[in-house]
Amino acid sequence: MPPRKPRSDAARNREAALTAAETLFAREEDAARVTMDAVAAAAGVGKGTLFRAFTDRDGLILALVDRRSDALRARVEGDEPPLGRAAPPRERVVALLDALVTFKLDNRRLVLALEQGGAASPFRSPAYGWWHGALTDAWRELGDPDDAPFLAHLMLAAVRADLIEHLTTAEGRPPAEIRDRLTRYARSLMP
Amino acid sequence: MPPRKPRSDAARNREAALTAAETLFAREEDAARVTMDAVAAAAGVGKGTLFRAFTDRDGLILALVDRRSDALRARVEGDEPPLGRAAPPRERVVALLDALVTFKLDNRRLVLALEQGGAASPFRSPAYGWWHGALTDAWRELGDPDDAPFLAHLMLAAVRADLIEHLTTAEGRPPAEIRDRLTRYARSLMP
DNA sequence: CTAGAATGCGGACCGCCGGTCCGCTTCAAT
DNA sequence: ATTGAAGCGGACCGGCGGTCCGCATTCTAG
Repeated sequence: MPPRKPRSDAARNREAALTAAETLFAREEDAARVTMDAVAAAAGVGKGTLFRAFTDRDGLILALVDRRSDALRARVEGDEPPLGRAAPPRERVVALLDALVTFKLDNRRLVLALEQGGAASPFRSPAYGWWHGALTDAWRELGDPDDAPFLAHLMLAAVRADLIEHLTTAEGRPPAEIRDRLTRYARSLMP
Repeated sequence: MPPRKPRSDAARNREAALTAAETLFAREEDAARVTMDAVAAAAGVGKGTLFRAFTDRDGLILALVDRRSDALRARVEGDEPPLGRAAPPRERVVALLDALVTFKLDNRRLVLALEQGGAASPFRSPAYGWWHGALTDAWRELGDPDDAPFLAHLMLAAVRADLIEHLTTAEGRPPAEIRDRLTRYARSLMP
């Protein structure tokens, strides 16, 4: 009983919804104001269809973010330096953090919508666990292995979407500065 | 035109609401499930009264947190070491971070409710600005003054309520361990 | 003490939103 | 062409934050 392939209209509608949602989230400053009704309308699709395809609001947002981060995830899971497992750990930690913050800078609105999404805390999400794992691995080769998971949490806390948003928008810091300071921050934590 | 003093019944109701809300937030795991109707009912007060006294949901939660943090704020604004301005900066940074995390550990549910509160990002709140200022001052005496505000943001990110909640509840780390690791973290960032 | 005005009270009510339901349509395997 | 399953869509539901306004309570001036 492998899941049978989706019907053609279902696939088409799913795509339409994703595209519409992408535009709406990009346009609207406050993610909470992008309603499911609005997405359905913009996609030219019924509301029921939307929920059938993505289960709930969080599911939709997650699908959007997933699509954007596929390429990045592949690079981290591969071997190639500087992000892959073959990279020397000092460089890898810095590269991971930089890739993460760059991704969030490029997808501010979307990630923001995800992180302040509904009930489930971001920490239980597969994405968080996955990043946490990658960072922990890298840190473990650098210092006290007991400390690695904790440090990984701290790195992820440093690039929380709403913090990044605040630094760029409210404080007007240019992305380059943020990336630079974070890099030096990571280095200063290394033994 | 100084604001005239509040009527006696108003004061009484305000107090009743705060007490009721405190209990409800303490009891309920998920802050979002504490409704304004529930608070009003538990306080034996009309809904309109609640909103008159606190403006909106965020206002109520903020009032709760404020009341709890008064004592702490006084210690930070005073001169006495280790939290006051007279303390040597190395110790002050550590003390501030430790006081903050201790406060959040002691008031998990409440602070959690506050930080994931409505629209306004936590960063614009007076409380965040105030802590950020105190930490920035301390850091400025330690290293590159240009870097101090950024470091202050990082410290605050490290003690975000939902992260603390995750570390204690999901990962089961004892408070003492968290405080200890954070202290060493702060020290390792100092020049 | 009284009387009038100011302030506050409370719960019915509103608008909005996420999510469900179900009769009807479309697809695709035969 | 047939047919049953998969999908569609929009009316509908429940619950929430927030408002409104006729009535009650408190304060103050005389």
